Amino acid sequence: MALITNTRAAHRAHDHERCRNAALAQARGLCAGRGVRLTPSRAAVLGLIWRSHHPVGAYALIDQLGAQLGHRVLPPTVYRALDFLLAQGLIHRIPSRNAFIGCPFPEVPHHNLFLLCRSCGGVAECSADQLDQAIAATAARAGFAVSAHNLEIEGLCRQCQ
Amino acid sequence: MALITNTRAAHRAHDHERCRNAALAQARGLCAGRGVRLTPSRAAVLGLIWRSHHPVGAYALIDQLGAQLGHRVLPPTVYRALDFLLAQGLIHRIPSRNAFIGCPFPEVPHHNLFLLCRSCGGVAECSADQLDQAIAATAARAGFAVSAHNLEIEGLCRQCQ
DNA sequence: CAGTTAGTGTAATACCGTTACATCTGTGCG
DNA sequence: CGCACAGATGTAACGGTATTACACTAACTG
Repeated sequence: MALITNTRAAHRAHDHERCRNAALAQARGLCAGRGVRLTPSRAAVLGLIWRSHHPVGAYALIDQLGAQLGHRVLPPTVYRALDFLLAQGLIHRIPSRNAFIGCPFPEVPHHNLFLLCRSCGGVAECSADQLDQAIAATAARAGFAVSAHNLEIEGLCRQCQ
Repeated sequence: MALITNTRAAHRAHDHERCRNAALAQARGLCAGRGVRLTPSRAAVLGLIWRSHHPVGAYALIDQLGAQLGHRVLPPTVYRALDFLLAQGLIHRIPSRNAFIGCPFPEVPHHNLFLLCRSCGGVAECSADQLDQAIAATAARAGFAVSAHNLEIEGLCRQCQ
């Protein structure tokens, strides 16, 4: 693989219901295959995260889940679902935003590389061999053994330029 | 420039007072040159951040500054100093840690690239042309105009391997 | 020396995330 | 069937991070 990205979907008008349904279906299959349970709460949180390609804060999810369920939801409910989804690679956390976003390719193990548009707020994810190699090479020159990395690129997407 | 890094200082035993004094002297010169004021509060916060090569949380700075001044310090005091130091490029914020660290080469405009050792907690900063180019190239392929980026690499430094 | 701007002090509040403990649900097994 | 167990959820309380708003002071400018 050279470059995988969902940048077209993330930053352009598109039939997002298809994105969302595809992501949920993929999550169900992936959890079934792994023998882990995508419970109703977890699926609900994943569905809320996939309402857009914008990162969502935990407390926004708390409010939205509460509205959806018709009763008050407390932080651990959502944080537990988030922990599960993170562990399964179904979502990512974006540290600079304290927010979460759906992973468009959860089947493939990968490092994190995000393109954050400062105009429309959309976030696309990429995976690029070339870049992973450059990171590994730079770290190696400093004698550093890499276990994970997170790269956030901020700027303007094609549509917002 | 190919690769600039303070990884040796950050991850090894060294005479850190020299690091610290050099950083403070450089900051004074830089502010004087730019016609901005490195006030006592700002210098105090910078000095506290440069006590080590470990990232420091804002509330730790609040406590330390309070102890140093002998009276209670409230969050905005420290956050304002941090904002100034960030704007001048004298420190960086490490999003994944909600913490701040001194910049070893504030004179040179650069993107952010950190090597975070998960054993000793030390953080080194790097600047690598090769990597910046790889990032620019990857973003360009997605039609994305980069204005800034932040890369956090987690793993083990040479000493902790 | 008056007007203006930059910097600081303080209180209150909002936002993000965790701990601790009780309860429930489903599953496997004697 | 009924028990034991592990996983999942409900709830209250709390801790860490960051911002807003407003009053006040110090330092430049004319």
